[in-house]
Amino acid sequence: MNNEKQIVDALRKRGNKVTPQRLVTIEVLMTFREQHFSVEELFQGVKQRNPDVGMSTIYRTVQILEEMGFITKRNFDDGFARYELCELDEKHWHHHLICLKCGKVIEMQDDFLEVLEKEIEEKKEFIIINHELKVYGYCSDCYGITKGEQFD
Amino acid sequence: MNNEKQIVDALRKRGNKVTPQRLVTIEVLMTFREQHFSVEELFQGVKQRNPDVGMSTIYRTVQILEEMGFITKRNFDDGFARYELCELDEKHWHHHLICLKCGKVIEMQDDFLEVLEKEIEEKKEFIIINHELKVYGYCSDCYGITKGEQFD
DNA sequence: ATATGTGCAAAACATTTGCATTTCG
DNA sequence: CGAAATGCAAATGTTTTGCACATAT
Repeated sequence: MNNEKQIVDALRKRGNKVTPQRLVTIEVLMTFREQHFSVEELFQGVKQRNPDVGMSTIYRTVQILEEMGFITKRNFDDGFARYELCELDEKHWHHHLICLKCGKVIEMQDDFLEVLEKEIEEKKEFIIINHELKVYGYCSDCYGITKGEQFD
Repeated sequence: MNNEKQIVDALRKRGNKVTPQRLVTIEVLMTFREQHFSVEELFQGVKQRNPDVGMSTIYRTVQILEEMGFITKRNFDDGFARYELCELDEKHWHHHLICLKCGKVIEMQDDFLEVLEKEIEEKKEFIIINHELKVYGYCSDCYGITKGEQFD
């Protein structure tokens, strides 16, 4: 997991400026550790600490941070883009179990896909940089509730 | 793979009406067999055969067809929702290799994930209905082009 | 000094909705 | 007939952009 200083240094190295607005944005970002946050949510957090920051500044900063690889865009079909902090030191990513009933997103660490990756690289002549697995179904809470029902 | 008649019958059974607009929409849909189409693209195809159909009608029909399970929404981060025809008779879905350079989407059939699914159902107490795997990297064309370069 | 970033309001964009009218069953 | 569907235009909601001004390096 990256810390604030790493991001700030990387910004400077890239020729980007480190403004107060960006500092606060990064600060708030760090408090989102395990969460999937939307730009709106980030904006609200930033506004609490500095009410004069504009929405578009947040959008622009998020775009840069994504280009730099510090955050990754995710899509959970809830109307807006969500992001999460990347863990650059880990080779493999976690995956998501998404409940079709309540929408809960459960994270899951896994390295099973390494075998599959090798196969793909050989068979398909494709160089793999990253992968993303979403598993849709029913979480234990919702399974309990719907026990006995038909799932469609 | 479903045919037009199956869809039409299912619509009637559900209490939906089979209008000329919907018939054309389904017709065009069938020509999209292997493609990932956007609502806009579907709309253009429909308009060619019946210029008086409105965009919102297409949106509404797509929504119904998705609820019915004939098409599935996909997100390739290109600005709009994409859909593809479901193959209801196949238990497992195909996955997507997405080229980070040219954006090409390569399909891949696979059943490796069955082992992983079992593990998830046990460990996480999660009932799996479906899963979706996206693999990001560089396709053979783009790998050729960028050979020797740094991938960032 | 100058490239870069900012805030604001306006634009762009896909998607949804309200409503009067039409059509399928 | 009556429920459902249609087309249009307007509304929605997120994200982007143009621009004049401000600021980091």
